Amino acid sequence: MLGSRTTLDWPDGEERFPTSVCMDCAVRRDSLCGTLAGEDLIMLHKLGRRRRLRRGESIAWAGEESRGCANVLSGILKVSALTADGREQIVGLLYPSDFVGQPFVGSFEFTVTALGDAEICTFRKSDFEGFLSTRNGMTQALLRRTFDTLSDARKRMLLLGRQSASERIADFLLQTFERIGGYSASANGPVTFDLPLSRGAIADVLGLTIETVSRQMTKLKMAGVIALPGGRAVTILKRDALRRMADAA
Amino acid sequence: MLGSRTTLDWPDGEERFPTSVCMDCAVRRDSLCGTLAGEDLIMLHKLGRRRRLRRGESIAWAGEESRGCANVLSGILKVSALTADGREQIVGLLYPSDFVGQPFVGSFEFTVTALGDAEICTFRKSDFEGFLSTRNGMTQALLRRTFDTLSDARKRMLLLGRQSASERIADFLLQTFERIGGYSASANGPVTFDLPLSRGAIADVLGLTIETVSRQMTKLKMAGVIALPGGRAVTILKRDALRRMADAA
DNA sequence: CGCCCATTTGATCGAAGTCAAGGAACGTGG
DNA sequence: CCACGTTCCTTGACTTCGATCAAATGGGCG
Repeated sequence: MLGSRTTLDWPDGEERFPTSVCMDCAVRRDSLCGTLAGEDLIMLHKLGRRRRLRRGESIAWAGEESRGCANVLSGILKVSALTADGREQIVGLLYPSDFVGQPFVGSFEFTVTALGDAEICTFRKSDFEGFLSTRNGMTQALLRRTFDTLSDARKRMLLLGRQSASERIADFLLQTFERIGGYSASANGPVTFDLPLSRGAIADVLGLTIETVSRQMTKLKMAGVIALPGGRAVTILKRDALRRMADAA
Repeated sequence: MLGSRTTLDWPDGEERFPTSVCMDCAVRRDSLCGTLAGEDLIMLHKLGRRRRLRRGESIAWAGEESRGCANVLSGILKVSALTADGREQIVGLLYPSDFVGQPFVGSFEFTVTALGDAEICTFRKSDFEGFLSTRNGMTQALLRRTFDTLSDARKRMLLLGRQSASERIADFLLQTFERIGGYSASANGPVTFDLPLSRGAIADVLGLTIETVSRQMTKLKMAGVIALPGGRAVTILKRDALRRMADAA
């Protein structure tokens, strides 16, 4: 949904062995740092610190005045906004290799929380800004990512403002499959994968309630469009039907 | 709502007189070009072309593969997304000095349309990319703007996903006032201004119908929170009441 | 003046929310 | 290994907010 594609595999060849720099990083290929090499990579590496997050833990600097930014190494995080009385809307999901934070901007008015255990590579905002300032290529890469994130947010605004519950669910299932499920052999064959989000989190992404999400999933199951083998697993049986439901009526 | 503040006044002093470059541009101070001076400004000026848009006219390059980008000089534009069956959601509003377009990104999946007559300063995307590539400061400035736009979109996702019709209207009135009305002498005194959007456009911004927008406005009028002097004019009588309604219940 | 448009108002309907209860899955400790 | 508690998910009954359908009102302009 946000930014570029996910890869959890290790890079091949000699990069596989841990070294003092980022050569053993699982997301090096796809993360923002992927634009760097040699000396630059070593310099950025010195500015970064790995950090583990437990399920439910929020990144401390989000919302505060002193802040940082980070790359997601593993796990999935949510970016969420809250109303004064506690209603929540998830405004973005962060997968491995995604970037979090807003260099050069004073405030960040959202909360970033790990949906499961996760690992991130954090930087002090000022350090990161200094680094970007002499690397136009990396600034450009971040700009490109940010435009992608913006387009994603805008598409979801259409979803939230104008689409029905069943359209939202269909869209979510397809999007999630494309993001984590990769591409199956046959373009329309059945595919099974685990949803990385609880029903509650799905509801918070789609602007619905848990009950509505559950009912819509049951409806899709009854219609033979999906199967629910148990746990968070989903099997998409009729991908084209789902696609038709996702846009239109 | 999007990006930086609006200024329609002319710059002071010698800049007031039209010259061959951008010295007479109404939005030079606040637009992205504001980061430029001297030689750079002249170079960018050579790449740009002014263009008038009539009310309802869409920017031709939006949605197409070959594209451009632009600064808004006057008027207000909408950025909108459509479902297959024609439902519309306005995902952004562009005021004078705002920037449109996504350099370094392949596709732009939204439509940009003038809400009234408008003027923009357009660039070929490739030209603009080339120009940015050697100006890290301007790339940074664009990045900053894009983060602001993203935060705005995310706040509106909370609005669309989790807030009631009355909260949406209250929020919209305050936001619009802050954007176009400027700040009044007394922080809480009554203020009058013209809404730059029709009821229909407001509905498309807020994910509601025309009728609901109208009814909510009437309700606010009856409650003595606002007055509707006629046309598109609104008077905010109890700004704090409106603020309270905008967030919470 | 009369037409065209935007807006308001009214009556009704339906999709999703709310409230409430029951069931399945999972981890922990006895 | 099982009993227990917790958390998540499903299902049911009812309510409500906003959408829809329809009509009336008002304002600007040729």
